[in-house]
This record gives sequence, C-alpha cells and structure tokens, in this order.
Amino acid sequence: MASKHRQSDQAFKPHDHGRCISAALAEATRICAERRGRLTPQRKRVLELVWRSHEPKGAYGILEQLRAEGFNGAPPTVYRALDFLLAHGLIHRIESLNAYTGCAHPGDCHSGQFLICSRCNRVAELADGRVSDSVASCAAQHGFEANHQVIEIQGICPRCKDDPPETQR
Amino acid sequence: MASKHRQSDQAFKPHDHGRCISAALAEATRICAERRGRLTPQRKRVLELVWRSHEPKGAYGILEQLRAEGFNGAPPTVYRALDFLLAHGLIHRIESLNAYTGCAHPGDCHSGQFLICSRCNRVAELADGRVSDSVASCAAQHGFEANHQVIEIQGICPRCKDDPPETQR
DNA sequence: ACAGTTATGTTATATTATAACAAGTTAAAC
DNA sequence: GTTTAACTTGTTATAATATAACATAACTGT
Repeated sequence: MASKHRQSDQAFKPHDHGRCISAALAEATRICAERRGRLTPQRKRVLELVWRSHEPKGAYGILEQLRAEGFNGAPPTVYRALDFLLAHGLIHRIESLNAYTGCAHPGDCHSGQFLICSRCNRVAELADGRVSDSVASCAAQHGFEANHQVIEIQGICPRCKDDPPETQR
Repeated sequence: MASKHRQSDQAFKPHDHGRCISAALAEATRICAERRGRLTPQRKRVLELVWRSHEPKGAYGILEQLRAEGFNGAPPTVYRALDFLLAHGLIHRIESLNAYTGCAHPGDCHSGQFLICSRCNRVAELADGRVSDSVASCAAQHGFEANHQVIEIQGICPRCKDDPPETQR
C-alpha cells in the first residue's frame, strides 16, 4: 500500500541532469550485465539520447540526433534499440505522445504513472502504489486480468504554474 | 467516492449491440441539439461506425467502411468527424491503439478507464470514481494541475479467460 | 575455427495524421 | 429573403510514426 518514490517528480525541478544521465547509464549497464542483455554501443547511445532530453523524445528525433553525430542509419535501427530498452525496462513509451522517456525505476518491472506537462512538455514518472493498486483492484473487480497499466496524466506542472515557461532557463 | 457505472464492462458480455448503437445515436442527437453542435449526417455515420464495431476502430478503418458504402472521401473528412465527436465527448480515443471507441457515458465530461483485451481486442469503458480520485489526488500531491487522465489497462477479459476467442460467436 | 544466435544495415512500404486552400452549406442578422 | 459570417466538407499533397523483409556482420559458446 505504501508508495515508493525514487526520482518521483524531480523532472519538474531544476536539478543536475548530467548526474541523472550517468546514473541511468551505469544502472542500465549493471542491469543488462545481470541478465545477459547486450547493451551495445548503439543501444547505450540511444538510451543516453533519451535521457539527455528533458522531454520525451520521438524515434525520429533520436534518429536525427544520431545522424547529426555522423551515424548513418535508418528508422529500424532506432526502433530496434528502443524495443530492446523497452523490453528491459530501461525506458518507457508515452502512448499519448508517441515518444520515449528514460525510466526512473529501472530493473523492477513496474507500472508507472506519468505526469505530462502540456506547457513545457516535460514528463515526471511516479510510482504511486495507491494508484496502481486502485487500478488493479478495479480491473480485478470486473474479472479482468490486467497485465499492463497505461496511466498518463496531462496538465500543468508546478513550475509552469508559477513561471511561464519562457521565464525558465 | 462512489463509483458510477452505466454500461461498465458490458462490452465483454454478449448483449444486443444494436440497441447500444441506437441508444448511443439517440443520445448523441439529444446532446448535440442541446449545445447546438451540428451532428451532420457524416458525423452521425462515423459515430455509428465507431459504435458498430466491438473493437475500437482506426480512422482508416472507418474511411474504408465509408468508401465501401460509396462515400468518396479522404482522411481529413474522417479525422474532422472524429475531432468533432471527441470534442463533444461522444467517443474516446484509445491512445495505446490509435483507435476510437464509442463513449459509454456521453454528455458529462469525464475521465474514463479502459480495459483493453489483448485477445479479442474489445474495450470496456469504466468510470470508477475511486480510480480517478486516486489519480487526481496523486497528481495534486505533486503540485500538478491535472486536466485529463489517460488510463488504459491491458490484459485478458473475463470472457477470453474462460473461452478462447475462437469459440466465441 | 565452427555453428548458432543475436545484432545491425538497407530498401521499401505500411500506417496514422495534418497542412493548406477551395468550394459548398447552414444560421442569423439585417 | 437576401446578404454576411460562420461552419462544414472536398481535395491534394505531405508529414510523422512504424514495420516487413531480407542481407550482412558480429558476437557466444563449444
């Protein structure tokens, strides 16, 4: 019943994002080693690009960045990397944006909740047990066997409520 | 705190779907009249096609059906009808399927929850107040001003758990 | 080194959605 | 009832997202 937060809504607060990124990459490396998943340079690079952005990134945005770095690839390459990262719980797909974002709680297979700011486009990942429990029990009540929850909440983040995004650095 | 169901999980039970459709159309007509929305023949036709299907329908699927009926139109026509129906709360968009489904509780602006069966592809709409309350309060706790909830639960519906879909008529 | 598996490259194409502008239709005001 | 303004539809083109299919390369375990 207790909720477990690690990065929770940090996305909406100013923070040292470089550290987020390197922590995420280190964690990803560890997790993949553990389960003999091959975090190849390309996959790692895609993971880094996903994390680098504060906003969820689309597959074609990632592709564009890769190309800017001299990589000469096509969409399937990116989608395959994304599929791998998704399969290993290292990123999430935001359905309502067709975009991908770094997973704040990699490793444990989980159903997160996403707060999506429609002003600054940032997304915070939550892992609120009360929410996932209430959703799970609601499904169960109807005899439905739930495998995966997509919970995406759209609105205005605390930061954008205070300052308009133009003011933010 | 109480939950309000009208059609709730009827979608997973055998039922007279023809009556669902005509009720939905009648209700839509009433609602549009009330707020001076113009439920033109095309829009009504699209609404009917969306309802006619037990599974959520994609825009191009709708277009195809319209064409089969002799309508000679292009994607924007369908998307515009869908936009109208969405704006008036007569249908929902299922983000994780890029598809549209009839709204079981038209009129009141609401955040529903969707149970999506990955075996038969049917979707049931719920309107469980406990779920939307828990999501809303969770967002509020983080200072997030929520406007819209996307809650899509993927799994196996009670019917498919019992009979394999091939057995179902 | 070899065989099997897994990952990447490459080309083509499917699927979903919208921009932009023209033409027609309806509602409402005068 | 005609005119005006708003709304609706038609039409063409194209953007954005995603995958199929098959070839090649790289890594893994033996």
